[in-house]
Amino acid sequence: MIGLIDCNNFYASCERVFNPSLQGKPIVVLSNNDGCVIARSNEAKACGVEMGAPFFKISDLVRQKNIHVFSSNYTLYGDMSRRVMTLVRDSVPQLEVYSIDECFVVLEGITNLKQFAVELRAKIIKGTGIPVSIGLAPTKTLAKLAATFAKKYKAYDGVCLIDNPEKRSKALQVTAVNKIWGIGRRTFSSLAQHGVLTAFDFSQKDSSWVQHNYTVTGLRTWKELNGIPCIDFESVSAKKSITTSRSFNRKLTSFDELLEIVANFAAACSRKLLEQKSMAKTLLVFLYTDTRYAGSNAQSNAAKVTLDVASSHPSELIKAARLALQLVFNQGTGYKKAGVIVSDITGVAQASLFDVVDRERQNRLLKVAEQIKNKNGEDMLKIASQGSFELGNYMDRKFVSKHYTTNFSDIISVSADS
DNA sequence: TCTGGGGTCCTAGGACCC
DNA sequence: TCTGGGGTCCTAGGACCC
Repeated sequence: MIGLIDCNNFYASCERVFNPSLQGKPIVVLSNNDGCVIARSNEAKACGVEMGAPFFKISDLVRQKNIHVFSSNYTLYGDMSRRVMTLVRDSVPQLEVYSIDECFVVLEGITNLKQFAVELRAKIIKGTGIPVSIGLAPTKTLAKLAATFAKKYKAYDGVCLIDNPEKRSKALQVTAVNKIWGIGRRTFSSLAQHGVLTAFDFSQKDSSWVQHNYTVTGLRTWKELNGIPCIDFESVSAKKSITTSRSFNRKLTSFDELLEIVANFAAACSRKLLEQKSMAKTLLVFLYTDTRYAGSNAQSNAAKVTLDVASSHPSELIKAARLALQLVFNQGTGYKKAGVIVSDITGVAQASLFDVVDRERQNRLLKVAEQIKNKNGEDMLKIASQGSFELGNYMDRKFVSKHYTTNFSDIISVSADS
């Protein structure tokens, strides 16, 4: 059997852990730049706050209903996530971290699954303060579905099992097909035209019809819904591409300013590469003039640079980023968003005949630089082109909470009379 | 005037996810 | 005025080859 452990309203719950007076109150967490809503407590959902709603559009509602607003604090959420995952890892033989607030687990040889899950759930709440929902089923897709039931219906007490064909049919019959993991908007509207409305309808279709119309991806979901596991369990897998990007609170027109930003994004990519012990051969810099319809309508521009030798070294990635920026940057254009993407990632670098970099020396330098950190574990040594960059200068984060778990000066204090 | 058949590799973009 | 950031996988179609 497979289990899915899903943290309830994760970001909102993280804020609540360190501010218990928010218990039972509506909370929303905003995206970077305080742009739109990316997490809501149940109370905020009940107030009618939609997921993804632009903040300025709900400001009246926030005032009327006295909703507590937070800017996102990824340092805090990332650390809380790590704590939850560690607790789960200690209890199960195999775990796959699927996202910041979810993980899949393999449960073999456990006699009372329900009991096991109930205890795990209690352990997570006790250890972190984060409430979770647990779904148990023979496939990942069904486990996801089970977890939504566990979350939605109080009677389940946070744990739902789909462990026989009768429960499976019942669950699929009461679920709209677009609520299924892997069925998005496009596939849903196409399915609806064929009269397929519930997950059950979909599961009863002929497999060849599914494959013909919705390719191997659709077929995989179909099999999973019918209890045939076909989405592999991945332990820790190295990322195949790594992105660092941000939207700004204003339009930037200066090349030098963008260079400093892009250099810092490249340095962040370097850090992420080093963390997973890999190197990238391709680096791409993109600039958007607008973020509202990012991708399609935005007037976007990107340039790709291929390194002679795959690298994770900040100075080389920054050099490549500068080159790429020179290619995309347009004098007189105002940019609202920028990003660096590294890809073509490998574990080992293929040496080049024409390599002119002294890699031995470079690695020694990197090792020394890694050791020089401040008390919060941030790097103190930087490459000159990173300047005195502060992301905060380009972003709005009016409602940000403290770094309770990762910064000594933010540690919560408890007094006897409170 | 007439212009094959079969294959590989790469990339951009779509669709989906949290 | 103000709409996030970071991923994965798949497919179609172009470039190229013999």
